[in-house]
Amino acid sequence: MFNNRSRIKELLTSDKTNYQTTVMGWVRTFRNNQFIALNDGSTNNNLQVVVALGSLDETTIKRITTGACIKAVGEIIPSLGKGQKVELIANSVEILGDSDAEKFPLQPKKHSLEFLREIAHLRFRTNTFGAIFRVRHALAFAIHEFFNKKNFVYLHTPIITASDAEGAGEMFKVTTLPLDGTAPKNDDGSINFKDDFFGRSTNLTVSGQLEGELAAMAFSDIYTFGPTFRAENSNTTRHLAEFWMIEPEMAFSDLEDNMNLAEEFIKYIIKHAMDNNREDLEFLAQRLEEEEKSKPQNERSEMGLIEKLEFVVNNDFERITYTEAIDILRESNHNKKKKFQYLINEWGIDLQSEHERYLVEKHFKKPVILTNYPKDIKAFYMRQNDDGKTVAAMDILAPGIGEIVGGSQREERLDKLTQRMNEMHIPTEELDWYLDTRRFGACPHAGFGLGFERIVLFVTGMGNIRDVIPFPRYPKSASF
RNA sequence: UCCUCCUUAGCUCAGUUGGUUAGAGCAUCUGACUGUUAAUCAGAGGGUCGCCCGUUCAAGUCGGGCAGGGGGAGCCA
Repeated sequence: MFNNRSRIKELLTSDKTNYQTTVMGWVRTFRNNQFIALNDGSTNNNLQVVVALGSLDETTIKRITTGACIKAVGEIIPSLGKGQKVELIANSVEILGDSDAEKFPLQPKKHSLEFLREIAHLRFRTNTFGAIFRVRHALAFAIHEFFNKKNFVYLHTPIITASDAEGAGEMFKVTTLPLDGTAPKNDDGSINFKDDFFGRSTNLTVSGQLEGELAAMAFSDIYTFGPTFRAENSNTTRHLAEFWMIEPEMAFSDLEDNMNLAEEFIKYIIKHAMDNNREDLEFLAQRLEEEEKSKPQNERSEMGLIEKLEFVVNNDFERITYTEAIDILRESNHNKKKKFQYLINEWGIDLQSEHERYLVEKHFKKPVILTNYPKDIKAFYMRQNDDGKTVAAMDILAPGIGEIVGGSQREERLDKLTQRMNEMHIPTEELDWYLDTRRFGACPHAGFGLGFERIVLFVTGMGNIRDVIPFPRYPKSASF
């Protein structure tokens, strides 16, 4: 057997000393021809491997460079130096993989996030990205744990979809037809997909919600957690062309049940990360604090990262209706002094991100759930309220990020749903399968979508969504 | 897609009103030192100043175009 190594995290957290062990990992720094800071990704903390002077031949010493992969066998002892509790006195060091110091781009110094994004295949080996992706893992695990405990069924909705009528965004086409202009055409010049792989036009999914609703009409409670694709030309710090989305769908639920679940869910996964990835979060908190120092005073956040997360876990989200939000915004000094770029004067307009930020960061200073939006600015499947003007929608807005959840109680009444689809020019024939849920045993139900990377952004305190997914895809960029 | 800022060594950045041979710190290499914590000390190498066109006796510096990147907006999760 090759691998009988100890994990560095276990060595560093145990009080045991004076025993032989084997470690493997990547060299972060090599100081004084004696001290190797070794990292194996199990924690951000390095194990100090001590090489006694003269104990290794000159060629091996030269090959211990930043980025090299090594195996060290030796004894764990209480450290003779300051800065770490234990260290490993190496009896032998074996180079598993060389790393040319002149070419390896990571140096024992600070790099900009922009530079690291260009070498995303190597950035896992930095403290910041090590912490981010361990936290990302913890959040993903907690999501499954949360829903499993609540007896939700994890449903895999299709990634290739035939429906393009959901209106959630621009879609990527999926085809095996030739792209050189020789693809078969209809009389009107459009592509004829009859001879395409699926015999019809297909796309990458923009949402698993409609399929999720089908399953909720059998299992009561389901959730999806998978990749989602939007071909929007969005160049922002909070949009990706490929991202992961969590979409629970619950039968026998109304808007309030929906809000309760979403709030409990967000608190649960944040708490899981705080309980299990404390060190990583503390590292990220420190990183954020240093980054904030370079900002002007008025742009700095009032709370540190850990404080902010604790605050979210321990306090109720503010719940207000769209109408109440409009009143607050209209009466705000900010609006009266015309500090908004888009001034609030009438009911019915869509809120701009400056308005959302004002509500969340200035007025309430906590996550806000906005409900009952005007029906004209929301999707066709949202349940119409009795006032005839609004729908049972809810958005959760998080400080620093904006919309993190979008959800609604679904319109379960067939006549109301088809009427709304007609008004919005959504072809009912194409979604006939969806309408069957309303024909056969319909019930009040609700659900929401949560952008996974947005919650990872929030929990890690990072500023750009491209830094919380391993290999980001966005306009003009699909490297690796 | 729109607005705005940026692009100089491997990285992070200086570079004055256009003017000789474009600098620093870190990294790398060579040597010294050896219980170091992003080790330290001495020395060396390293540049198509993003690309193209223009203005000028002269362009890293001024103007135009293109490309790439950052921030903001829209679309949204």
